[in-house]
Amino acid sequence: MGITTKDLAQMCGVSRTTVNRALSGTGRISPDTKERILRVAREYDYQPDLLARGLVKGRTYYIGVVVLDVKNRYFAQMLSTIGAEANKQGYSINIVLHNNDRQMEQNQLMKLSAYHMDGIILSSVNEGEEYRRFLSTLGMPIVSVDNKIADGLPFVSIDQKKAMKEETALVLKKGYRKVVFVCPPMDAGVKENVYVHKERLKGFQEALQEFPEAEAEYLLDWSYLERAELLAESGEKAAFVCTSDGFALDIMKRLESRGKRPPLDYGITGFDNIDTLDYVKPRLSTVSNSVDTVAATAVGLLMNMIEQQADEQTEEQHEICRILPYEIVPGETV
Amino acid sequence: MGITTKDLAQMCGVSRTTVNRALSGTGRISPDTKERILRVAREYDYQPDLLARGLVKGRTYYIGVVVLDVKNRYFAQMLSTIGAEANKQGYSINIVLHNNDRQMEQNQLMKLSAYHMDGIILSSVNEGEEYRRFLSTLGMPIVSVDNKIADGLPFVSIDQKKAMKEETALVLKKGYRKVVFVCPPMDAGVKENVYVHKERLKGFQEALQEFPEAEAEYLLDWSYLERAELLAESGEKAAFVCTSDGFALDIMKRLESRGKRPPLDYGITGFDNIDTLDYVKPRLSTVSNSVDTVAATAVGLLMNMIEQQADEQTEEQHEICRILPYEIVPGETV
DNA sequence: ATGAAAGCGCTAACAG
DNA sequence: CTGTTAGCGCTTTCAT
Repeated sequence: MGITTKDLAQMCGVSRTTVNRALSGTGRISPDTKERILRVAREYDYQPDLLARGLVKGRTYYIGVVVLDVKNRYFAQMLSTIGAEANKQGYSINIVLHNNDRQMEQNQLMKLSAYHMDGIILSSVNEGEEYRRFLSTLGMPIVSVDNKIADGLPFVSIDQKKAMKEETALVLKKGYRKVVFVCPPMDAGVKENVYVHKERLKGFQEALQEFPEAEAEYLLDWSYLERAELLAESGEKAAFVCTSDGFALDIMKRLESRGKRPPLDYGITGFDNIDTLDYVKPRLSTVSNSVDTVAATAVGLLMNMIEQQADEQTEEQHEICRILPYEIVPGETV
Repeated sequence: MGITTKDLAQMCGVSRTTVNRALSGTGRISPDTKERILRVAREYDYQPDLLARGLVKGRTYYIGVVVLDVKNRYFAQMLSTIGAEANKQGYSINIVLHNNDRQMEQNQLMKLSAYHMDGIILSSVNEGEEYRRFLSTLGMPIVSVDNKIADGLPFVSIDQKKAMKEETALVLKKGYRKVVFVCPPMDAGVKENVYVHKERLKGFQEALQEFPEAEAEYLLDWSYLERAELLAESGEKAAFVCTSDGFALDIMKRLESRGKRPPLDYGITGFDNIDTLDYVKPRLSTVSNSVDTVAATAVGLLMNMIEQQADEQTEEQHEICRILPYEIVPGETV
């Protein structure tokens, strides 16, 4: 659309190389011509064509971010931080949503690769060795978050298992005899990567082992609301341990309509500590996923990988797996 | 990273042109060679370089979306719909956040332009004729949403003024003598585009004129929480008419801690109908911004503009301004 | 039916 | 200090 270096060269009566030197500030060039070129460039509002530059330099200073969905509070928060961190380092981000569609995720990644993104931050629905190979064919640095894809792939997350274990133990210590693990996404375990959920399940079960007198129940599909209602009305006071704040909120809402409120009639805990909780009474007991830290760490890690790949000199792989601390967030629902 | 058409040409013992014909399916080519080339391409997993293609074709099949912030429920919803609609039409979206920073918005737009986005959907913090000229220098179709920038620029939104007028009238009909207009962003009116807020203010005032006995008050800066508290404790029962659900929720939370609840102690209404409201009691009375419709309409409009620009034949500008219907969402807080 | 050649706009190696 | 040349990977006339 705009003016090109060729035009500038013509206008200033110099070669394109000289124009380039003036604009980039590299190489020897006389102050006069430089000054003159820059003035003309400014006057005609020259803007470099980033596609062309990307093509020749092999770098776009863009990082692609592939996540489930932007309506999800958790991802929204993450994207916000990733964007801010990336900007600080002179990168822009290209956000892409896969909506839990495995094929869509692959397509989007291929497209990002074809657009020469310098790196990728990925919360994947895919997993396994084969997928890892696919990712490596893309030829760009990739950091995965939350959902582990395969060993050896850079990965950032909190310690999901430990977090859930601690949270569950907290519930059990309160004296609940019956604990219900709520995790509808597990339903799709065959079709999707449910690594985080499986980890949380493990944590739940580990905690349970230390309380042999407790009885566990599992709601692992999307009928969880109906089943939670039945459980709540069965008389026995139960605690719902949910793998996401959203599920907890939905259960609370449902049971509220039946006149039941925590912690009197039942106990309930969430996961993630999304900011919606600020407005809901009673305050949901949950655990913070430290999303900002995860996001910032992922960006930092990715930047290292990008720089390293650019330098190409050092072959040493830094630590590629970062497990970050979580935080128990006490509430009033248990 | 991967294989190029040059490589393919060499492998198949043909020219790059022929390879191109096979891959693009255009032009005459013998079925045999075509078949052969495609097989090799698949075998080596050829992926076209989209930067290069974009450079030569002048089209990237990307649209840029520039909004305030992805943490905002309203924008999250909008982005989700825009992404889905764009995908349907074979486009990807590139989401960029400006965080209410006018300069940032300009920079991001220039960058998007330099990357040859085919079009832009923009919720701007800038406004005025000068900015419109800036936008036109970018040389790509732009549709603005929510915040009107200047006359003549394609624009999609609900009728903010009418919506607020109707909502306010509803409140006044309930018998409130004192109504408080809450709109902290107005504070930045000099620095930011607050078109939507101004429209809503107008609607509020128009409604007020029909109820001469009512008294109005205005909270137009970020001290609104403290001042709302003072008002609530002044004895007189007031109704807070907020320009965003978030402000309403924050006021409710604040006053709740003072033992005051709507609609008994005060009235309150929001705007946007964000999904957080599903979890908050009592149900906030609000008005739906029809975000999905706005988003879909904006994408449709932009697509038309892109096609039109590509064809270049037709000079007729279609209707460029679309004002969509809103919806009053009754609640329990007024 | 196929190929040669030019060009998108930018950068970089090598001369002078 | 400046210019020439070649090339990134793809598309697109224009010949053959």
